Amino acid sequence: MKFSVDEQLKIISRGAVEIIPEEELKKKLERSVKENRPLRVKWGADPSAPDIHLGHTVPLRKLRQFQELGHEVYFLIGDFTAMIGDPTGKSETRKQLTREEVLRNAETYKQQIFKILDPAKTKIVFNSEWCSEMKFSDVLQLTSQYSVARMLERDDFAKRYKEGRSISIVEFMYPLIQGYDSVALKADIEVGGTEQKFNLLVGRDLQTAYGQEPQVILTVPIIEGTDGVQKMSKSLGNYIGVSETPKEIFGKVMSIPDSLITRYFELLTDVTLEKIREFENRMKKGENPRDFKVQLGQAIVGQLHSMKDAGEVLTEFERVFKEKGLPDNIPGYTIVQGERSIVDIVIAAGLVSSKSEMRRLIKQNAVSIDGEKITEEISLSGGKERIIKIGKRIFLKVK
RNA sequence: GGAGAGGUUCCCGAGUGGCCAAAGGGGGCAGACUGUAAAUCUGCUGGCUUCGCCUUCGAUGGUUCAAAUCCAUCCCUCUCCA
Repeated sequence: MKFSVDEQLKIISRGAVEIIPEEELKKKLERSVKENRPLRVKWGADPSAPDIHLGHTVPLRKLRQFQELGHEVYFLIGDFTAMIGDPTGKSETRKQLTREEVLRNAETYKQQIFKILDPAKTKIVFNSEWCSEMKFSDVLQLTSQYSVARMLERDDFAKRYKEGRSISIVEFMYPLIQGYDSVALKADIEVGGTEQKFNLLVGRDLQTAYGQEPQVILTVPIIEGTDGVQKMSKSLGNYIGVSETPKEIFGKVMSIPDSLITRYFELLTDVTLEKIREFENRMKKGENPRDFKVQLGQAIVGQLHSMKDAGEVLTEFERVFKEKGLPDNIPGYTIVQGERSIVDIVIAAGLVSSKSEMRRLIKQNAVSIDGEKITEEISLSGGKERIIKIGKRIFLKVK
């Protein structure tokens, strides 16, 4: 092991909300250093939504740090649970996945998580491996380890119970399954978002019940989405996906509210805490937050793509938004013959969803041709190259 | 098993026979401003051959000159009692 226990603790603690209990982590690290044995760090993923966004990268980055410190990551895909499905929740009706879907989603996961994780130090495991082997008697034994009263300690259960809303029995099973996964993996540490705290703690209890040393749990914050208020999630549409293009990622970072800048720095980049404090002070003293947001965007794009991409996308961003210039790759459209209404052209190029929408945009002064605003629907003929600009971001080259 | 409540446009949520393409909020988009695709303010937000027409209010069928609104059947969600 190249790192001392204290160094490791410092790195592990950054951005963590809670480490329970801290002394046990220290003990585990000490033993790990002494015996030169890596710790087994677990993280559970739900295979029904394999689109990873920056919110997920907060725990993933934590895992990455563990890897850099020499530890092993067990990336657990909860396929068993997903194949059963979940009847709860009003909109979701979390749909059951078939074996094929699960495998396909797992592939998608791999492509995405290895933008953050080190493949050489990551073991991907499926909980169906042990869950589907369990007999009913094993399941009963598992359920006997926990009481209803203790289950009702969980925040959302308590709340729903009090409000008289329904709680299905399977829901009680999920924390138990998740906890049992830790038993099966002999996990030393489990990382999760703060909303996972209860489930993570169940893992500790179950490990003890099954005669193992309990895992240490480490919770990380749930990050706010680009709106700056609600948690980042795909369904709320305020997310930045790890597979998005450098341009999209950078643009979305630039659109976060100023108040989120330091938080993103802390949770999503390797910039040191001292440096972040310094940025904070400089902004307080009146330096333009925009400039720090640019740095943030650069760091994030660099991480998910490359520094080269980050540089290119910045150049283009400055050109398009600061100097009101043109981006690099403007889609083109060629008028085959005669005249065509600008509305039809834009629809044919697939840039606006409906003609009504386009007419509305024209009415709102959002459309210009070669820099000249247009006020009514006009027709263009081919031959000459022109640039149509709609709003701030949509461009079309027409010939 | 019994008794109720409800399913509305991207989301939440008003609307109980014509004035409803459907209040209000959220989100989204646009404009102004700016320090940026922050913040703030204003406007728009079903589609089309756009002074008019077409499709939409869980599904299907019916009553009516006229239905999101009334009736019937069905599907789904939720609550209470046991």
